[in-house]
Amino acid sequence: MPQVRGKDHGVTRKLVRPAGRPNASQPLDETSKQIIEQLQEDGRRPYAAIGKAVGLSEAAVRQRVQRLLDHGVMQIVAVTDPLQVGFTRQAMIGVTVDGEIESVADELSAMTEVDYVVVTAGSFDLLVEVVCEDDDHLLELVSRRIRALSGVRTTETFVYLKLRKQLYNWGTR
Amino acid sequence: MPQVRGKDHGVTRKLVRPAGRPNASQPLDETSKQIIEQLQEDGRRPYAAIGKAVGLSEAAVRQRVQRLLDHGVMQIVAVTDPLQVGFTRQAMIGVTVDGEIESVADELSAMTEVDYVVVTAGSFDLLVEVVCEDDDHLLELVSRRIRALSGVRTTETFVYLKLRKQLYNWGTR
DNA sequence: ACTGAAAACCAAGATTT
DNA sequence: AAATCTTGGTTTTCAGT
Repeated sequence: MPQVRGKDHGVTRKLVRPAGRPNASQPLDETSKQIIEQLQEDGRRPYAAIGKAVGLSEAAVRQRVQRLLDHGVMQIVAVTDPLQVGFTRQAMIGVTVDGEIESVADELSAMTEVDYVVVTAGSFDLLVEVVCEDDDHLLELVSRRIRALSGVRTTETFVYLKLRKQLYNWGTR
Repeated sequence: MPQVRGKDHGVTRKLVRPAGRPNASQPLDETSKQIIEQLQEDGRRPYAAIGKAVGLSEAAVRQRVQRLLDHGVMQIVAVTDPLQVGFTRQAMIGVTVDGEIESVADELSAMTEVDYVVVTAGSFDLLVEVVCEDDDHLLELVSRRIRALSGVRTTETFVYLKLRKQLYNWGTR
C-alpha cells in the first residue's frame, strides 16, 4: 500500500480533546481490540461482518464502535497518498527553540503545510513534518516562514527520499 | 481530537504498491477532492450523504470511492490513539547507516514497534518512528535491537514529550 | 431479537468526452 | 469508444425498541 500520511489542507483536526468528550482510560478488552483490527483493515467493513469475525452480534459491534469513537480511542478516516495528489516533496524539520516551546508549536501547527508537530527531548525541541508541492515550496516554507518565527533558533531539514513504511494499525497487540 | 498515529501491532500494511494495482497518476478533479474531504471527516459517512454534499448520485459516489481505493489514492482505516491503548512512550529515531540503506530500512520496517520508516537526505539516513509500552521497552528496542542491526552506525533518539498536531486530511486544497 | 427505514449493491441504460 | 453518471429494483445493513 502506498504511503499515506496526513497533510493539513482541509478540515483541521486538532489534538486537543474536545470538551465533553468522555475519557475512557480503561484498558481495551480483547474483543474491542479485535474490532479495531478489523477496522484497521477496512474502515467501512460492515458491522455484521465484524461481528462474525469477533463472535458478537451486529448491534453489539455497532455499540462498541460508537463507544470507541466517542471516547476518542480511535477514529475512522480517509488517509491519502500525498504523492498521488500533487504533493511531491515531504520533509521532517528538526527545530530548536529559544523560550516558549509551546507557542512556537502553536504557530507551526497553524501552518497548512504542517501535518505533524511533536515536542521532543533531545537535540531538537520540536519535530515538524511538512508536505509541500515542490522544492520551491519547501524552501519558501522553511526559510521565509518557519525560520522567521520568533523563538525559532535553528532548523534542520530532512528531505524525504523514500517512504518505506507507514502504518495506522497499532495498539492492538 | 487526540493523537492518532500508526503503530505496527496488528496487520502489516506495507508501502509497496501491490502488484496489479492500477496507477492513477491523473490529477484529482474537484469532485473527488470533495469526496475525500467528506471521508476525512468521517470515514463511514454514507455514500448518499456524500452525494448530496458534492452533487452526485449515491452510486456515482460509491464508484468513485472504489476507484480511489483501488488506485491507492486513499484508504479508509481506523486509527487509534496509542496513549489510550496502553502505549506510553513514542519516539523518533534518527539513524545513520553504513552501506545499504534499503536493507536496514527493511529490517526496521519488519519490527512491530516501528510504524514509520523514511529514507532522508540530511544528517540522518533514516527516520524511524516507534511506539513502545514504556521507557524500558524503548530502551530495549533501541539498544538491543536497533543498534545491533548490521549497517546501523549511529542512532539518535527523540522521545516524544507531547504530540501537538496530527492530521490525516491532506492533498485536498 | 424484531422491525421499519436507510444504505449499499447491481445491472443496464443514458450521457458525456 | 471509453469512461462516468443515473435510474430502478433488490438485498443488506442500520438504529431504535
